[in-house]
Amino acid sequence: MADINFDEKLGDDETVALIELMFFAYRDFVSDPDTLLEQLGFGRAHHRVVHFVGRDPGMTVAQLLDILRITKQSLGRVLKDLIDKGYVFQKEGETDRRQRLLHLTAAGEELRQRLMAPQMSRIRRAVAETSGNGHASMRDMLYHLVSPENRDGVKEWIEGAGKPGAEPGE
Amino acid sequence: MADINFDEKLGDDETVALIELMFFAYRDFVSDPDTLLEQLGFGRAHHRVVHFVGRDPGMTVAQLLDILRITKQSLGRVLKDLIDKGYVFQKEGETDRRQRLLHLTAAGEELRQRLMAPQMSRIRRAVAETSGNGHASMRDMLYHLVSPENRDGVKEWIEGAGKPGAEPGE
DNA sequence: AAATTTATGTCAGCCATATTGACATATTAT
DNA sequence: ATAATATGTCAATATGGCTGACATAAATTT
Repeated sequence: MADINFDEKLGDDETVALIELMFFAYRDFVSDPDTLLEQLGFGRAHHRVVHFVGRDPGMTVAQLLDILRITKQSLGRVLKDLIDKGYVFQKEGETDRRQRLLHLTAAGEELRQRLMAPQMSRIRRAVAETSGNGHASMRDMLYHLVSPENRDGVKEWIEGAGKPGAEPGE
Repeated sequence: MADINFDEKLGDDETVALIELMFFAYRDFVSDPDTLLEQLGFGRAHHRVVHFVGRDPGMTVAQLLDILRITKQSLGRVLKDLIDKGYVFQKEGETDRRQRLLHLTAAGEELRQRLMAPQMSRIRRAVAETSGNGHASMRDMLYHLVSPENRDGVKEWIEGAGKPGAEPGE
């Protein structure tokens, strides 16, 4: 057989379509938790903190900053809100007492689940509605959209959150 | 054969992994054009306007608002910047003279291409690095992540930008 | 022990981008 | 004529980024 479609470059139109689908999909994807957040007086930044802290309890502030790629001043405000309202608490590191290890309270974990639920439904629905090996290639593709220098960190995080040393990015 | 994996729900861990990959992939995906935008004193909002206007020249302000899902006040500022700096111009509608149909200048089209180039490379690289029918299932999956009520609009846009009547959303 | 680096927090100010509400204008449709 | 539509604009406000500077406590290095 001839090498049709082997190593062939994706056409311009198809590539542009994927760029735009990333925009539309993400636009709707992040819209899910917004109603709930608004009721609580929180924004998307709060959501991210609650999510990632809940996924890897005991993470350090520095690890969270590396995931979110924001400055500590920006994080500081959001973190303060969440601590004041009783969703997050900090615990002095055992081996390194400079660290303020981050944890969710029970209310924080509940909030995390409530925020995550509609996104999980959306993902499951998309996988169910996509013919073929939707799940596996989705995972592969998204992973390869991550910048090469960040992939090791992302992989570790995805596979190993909850274990020590997990943090995406270099 | 037994119905293994048929209609089986995606596991929690895999679903959460996909949620997080959406975050990481999008984080890096949108980081591409930022350097260039910064040099020009523009932000991501300017990027979106340049992109969508370039894809469907002659679109109305209302159509653009529907795509971006922002208020006209927010759009107004960004649009004014782009018009003042010579990247976008408006043309009175022929059939409806209330409309200010949006177009890119030559400089605007060049900027659009420069902003798009790194994202196209990233998509192509991801497709090439993903085994299997990466492109098709990526497209399917992203499409199905879009909210059902927005899919018709998105589909029309993706397939028909440049033709009249294309606008994603309800 | 002293000096340096690290982890974190905080103050002050700035910028981009979103919001709502109100109002104005020109044009089209009823 | 009146009403509805497409667009623009003014003012005020909020979120969530940013930089720079400085402070503290703890760990590490010299």
